[in-house]
Amino acid sequence: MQSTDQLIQSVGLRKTESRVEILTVFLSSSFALSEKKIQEKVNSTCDRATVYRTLKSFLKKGLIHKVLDDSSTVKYALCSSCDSKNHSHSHIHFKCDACGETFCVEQVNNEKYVLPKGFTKKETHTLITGVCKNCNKSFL
Amino acid sequence: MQSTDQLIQSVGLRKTESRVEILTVFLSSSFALSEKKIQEKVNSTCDRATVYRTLKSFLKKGLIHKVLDDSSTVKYALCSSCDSKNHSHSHIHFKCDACGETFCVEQVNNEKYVLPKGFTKKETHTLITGVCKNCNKSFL
DNA sequence: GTTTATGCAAATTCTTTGCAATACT
DNA sequence: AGTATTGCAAAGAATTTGCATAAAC
Repeated sequence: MQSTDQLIQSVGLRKTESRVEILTVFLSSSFALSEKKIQEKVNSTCDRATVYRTLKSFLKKGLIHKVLDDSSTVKYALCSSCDSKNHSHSHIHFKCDACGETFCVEQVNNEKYVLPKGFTKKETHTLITGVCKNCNKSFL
Repeated sequence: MQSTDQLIQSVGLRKTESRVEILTVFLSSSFALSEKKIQEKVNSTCDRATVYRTLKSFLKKGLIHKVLDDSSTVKYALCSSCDSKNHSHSHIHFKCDACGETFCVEQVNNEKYVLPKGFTKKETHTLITGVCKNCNKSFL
């Protein structure tokens, strides 16, 4: 098992307090996070700008990926299923309409979308909305 | 064929200049639009707030749907394939990394994603990124 | 004549950027 | 030492809201 420190340095980034903290937050979260949520969960205070810049570095290094959202806020999640060598370019997420959280869903079937001629595909993002397990319980 | 006026009134909205104009913009656009793009395409000037409010009304009435985006801007597109009675809750869009436009893709295969137990599904949004036909031409 | 929609201005939220100070290797 | 990263403050987008006026039915 890799420590956060090792993980950060393994992708060629300098190990700084903010990066370690933010990565820790991701590691301990089961759902996608916005900058705001990260800010709330980080122990020490770190600047908004730093969070945004850290997210960009992590993104570029493939530690995290963007999670599509139907609001105007971008969310991010750890690239847990894909390592640095084998980066998955298909992500499925589930957003709960009740609690608002977005979960990464284990990739079930690698979908084959047929695109019109001339179009070339790079990544596929899928967002399924509905009600999550936990919130469904409330309706019983 | 329905006119914009009829379409607006058929969903129970008052026919106003802004609404007619904005709906016309949607009808003549082959890709998803942000508020900014709508503003640019509308003939008469109408206020930003009005555009946002109109988008919300159209959304609620099922005339348009949200299009997921990996930026922090929300886009919208006409619900062309679904009528008011039979509203499709699965949308597939293609976003071109080169020109930045987002196209609605004809739904090919309705994917069956297997969700974990306890989760209930409502809508499925898919965004495929890549390069569109037109931009691919530039590389020849 | 009511009710609903608009415009304007202001406020919020989200995100980015320049620059000097600081931390990392 | 040299380079990358941070904090701060300010700017820039995107989106929302209150309220008086105007338009729709």
